[in-house]
Amino acid sequence: MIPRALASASLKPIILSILDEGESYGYHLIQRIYDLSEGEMQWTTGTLYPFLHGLENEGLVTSYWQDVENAPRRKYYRLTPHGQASLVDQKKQWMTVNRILAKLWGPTPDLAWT
Amino acid sequence: MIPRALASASLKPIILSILDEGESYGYHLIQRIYDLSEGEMQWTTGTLYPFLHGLENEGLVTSYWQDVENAPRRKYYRLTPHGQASLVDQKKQWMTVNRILAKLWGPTPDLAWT
DNA sequence: GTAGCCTATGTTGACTTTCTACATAGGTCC
DNA sequence: GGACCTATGTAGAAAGTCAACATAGGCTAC
Repeated sequence: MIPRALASASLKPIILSILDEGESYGYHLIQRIYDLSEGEMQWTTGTLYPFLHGLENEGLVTSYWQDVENAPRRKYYRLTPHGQASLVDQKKQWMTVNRILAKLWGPTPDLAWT
Repeated sequence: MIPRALASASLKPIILSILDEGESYGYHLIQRIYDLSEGEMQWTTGTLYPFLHGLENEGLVTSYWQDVENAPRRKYYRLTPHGQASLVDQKKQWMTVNRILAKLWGPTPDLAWT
């Protein structure tokens, strides 16, 4: 299991990246992250829902309620332009840290991601 | 500047990696991290010293006081075998998260670091 | 028809972590 | 003596995280 601090640090870029692929909702995001990480990262609703509210307050995402047949309604989130700009920042910051670790752990891998 | 959560997540692997190269002390670690990150990561004594005490309590490092000529004495830290094992774990965890991000940000860079 | 489970969103209260500010102390430069 | 660098440390406030609880619709098995 990924330790808390590392999971927390990657939560924002992961969520913004998933939403960059298309809108999604909280419960689905929890499963998607679990699947992406092959079970190594497991968020609970008590952490994820307040976090999504935070992203909305920051203006990085917007939300709307969607009724679904034969299931409880969902609150869908989508990226705002501000959120897309933030995602670009997140990637840069992540690469900066990878460069630092590469200096310590060399040989330097290709971290271009461009 | 690297955001708090990301800096926090990378602090443990960075410190363990620096100590793996040879023993060091708190004040020096702060400068070393500042230099490695080219000013993007800036820790204060109020955060780093308690963190080092935590590493010591976890048994990942040991410390000893060293008198220095014409300067205040230093508390040197060195990795324990437990700390070296933890560093290996840290690397694995970091690569796991990089793999997750690579899935979202592809094309996949070479993250072998072996 | 009810018990158990899955989907779906949300809050609360306890706990842990982090940061700003402060405190101490030796040394050098001018 | 004043300013600044080296060096370690703590206290109190602020922020983040998590387990547990709450609500609610739907399905399956008995």
